[in-house]
Amino acid sequence: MNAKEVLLQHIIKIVPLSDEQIDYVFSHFKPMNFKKGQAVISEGDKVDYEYFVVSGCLKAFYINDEIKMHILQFAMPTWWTSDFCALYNNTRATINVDCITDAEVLCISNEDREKICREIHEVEHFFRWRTNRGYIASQKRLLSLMNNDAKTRYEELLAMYPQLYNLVPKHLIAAYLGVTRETLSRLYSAH
Amino acid sequence: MNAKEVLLQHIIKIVPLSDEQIDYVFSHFKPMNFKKGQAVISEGDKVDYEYFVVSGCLKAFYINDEIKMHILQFAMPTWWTSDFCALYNNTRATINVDCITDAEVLCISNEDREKICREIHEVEHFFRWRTNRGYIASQKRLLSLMNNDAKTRYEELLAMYPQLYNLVPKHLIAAYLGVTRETLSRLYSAH
DNA sequence: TGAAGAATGTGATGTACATCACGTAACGAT
DNA sequence: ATCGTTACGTGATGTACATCACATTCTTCA
Repeated sequence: MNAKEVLLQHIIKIVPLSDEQIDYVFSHFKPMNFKKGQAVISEGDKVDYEYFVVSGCLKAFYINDEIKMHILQFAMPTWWTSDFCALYNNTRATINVDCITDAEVLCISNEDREKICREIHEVEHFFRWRTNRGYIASQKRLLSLMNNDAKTRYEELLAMYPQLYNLVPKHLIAAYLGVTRETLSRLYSAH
Repeated sequence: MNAKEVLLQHIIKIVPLSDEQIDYVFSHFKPMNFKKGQAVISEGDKVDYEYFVVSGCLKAFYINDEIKMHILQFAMPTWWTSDFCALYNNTRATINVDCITDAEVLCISNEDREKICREIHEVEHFFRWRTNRGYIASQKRLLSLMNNDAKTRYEELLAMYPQLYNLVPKHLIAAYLGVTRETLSRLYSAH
């Protein structure tokens, strides 16, 4: 399945679009390829785009005191990522995005997203649906972080995304869970 | 300012609406009044509505093991609250919502929201904007929870919402920050 | 292919916070 | 006014996790 098919399958599952609309929407996306380890957004950058993952795996993360990293999101195929705060408020990036594996993405600028949302009601509906899902997922993660200990969160994560176990180095999983790599290592060696 | 004015000022700051549209949109909201302590949504309920706060203060919270409470959100005037997960997925509530003070709200059903979003493109845009803001706030809180200790989070919260200090009992602030009331008490007596 | 860096494991120790226990003060209903 | 309930403070102790230190294995690439 090529990039166009992946994106549009994802969209038309939510909203019906005519063939011309499909082509028109797709014409606002720009395909990009990144190598493993390559940066997509770096702290301090101007943020103009959001990214739809076609293949590969990205991470959105925050660096505290130039030392500690916390991962906001792993972005797998059909997920969207960016520094949404900087993108929507037109401020500089405080979040970094880079590639855990080689990745193929489709990017769309803030202006173009707003343009096609304005022009096609169904597209606006799609983006509302998408943000809504992200919001609900984020609230769930907040609760999990407050309610559960690290071991429970680790098991939750692997139950939800089993692919991560082999795809992503353990210290990144630790940075997502909000513990150190040492603690994570002890968690599963304890069982 | 009456309930209608509060709601519509809030909306037209984001999207322009004609006078007829304003009346039409408002006709889908139902005014409700709650007393301090009264429940709006209880765990296990069917969730049909979301709530726009006109005056007063609500909280959305989760109860763990029938013992520990964690607060997802304080809902102040012009904020929206509900169990969005249950509302959008049409499942039973896992989250509770109740009133910290007497409160005046406007509620709208899931069907009516989707209906006016379908009928009026600007309204769909408004709800996308609103959810987007919630999503960004939620991501910020996630990062703060992972990066900062309880004292820093306490200061952040009071800097952002100084009204909370006098309005909300301290044990609820603790439940929002994700610490026990004892720890919170020690945090500010230490300074 | 071999050397450097990245990822991982594991012990010793430190610390932020939870838990338990008990006290006092403020509030709300009869 | 008073009695029960809720809010709040504070000490003693326990615990999950961080930090530091060092060893081992796995990757990458010149």
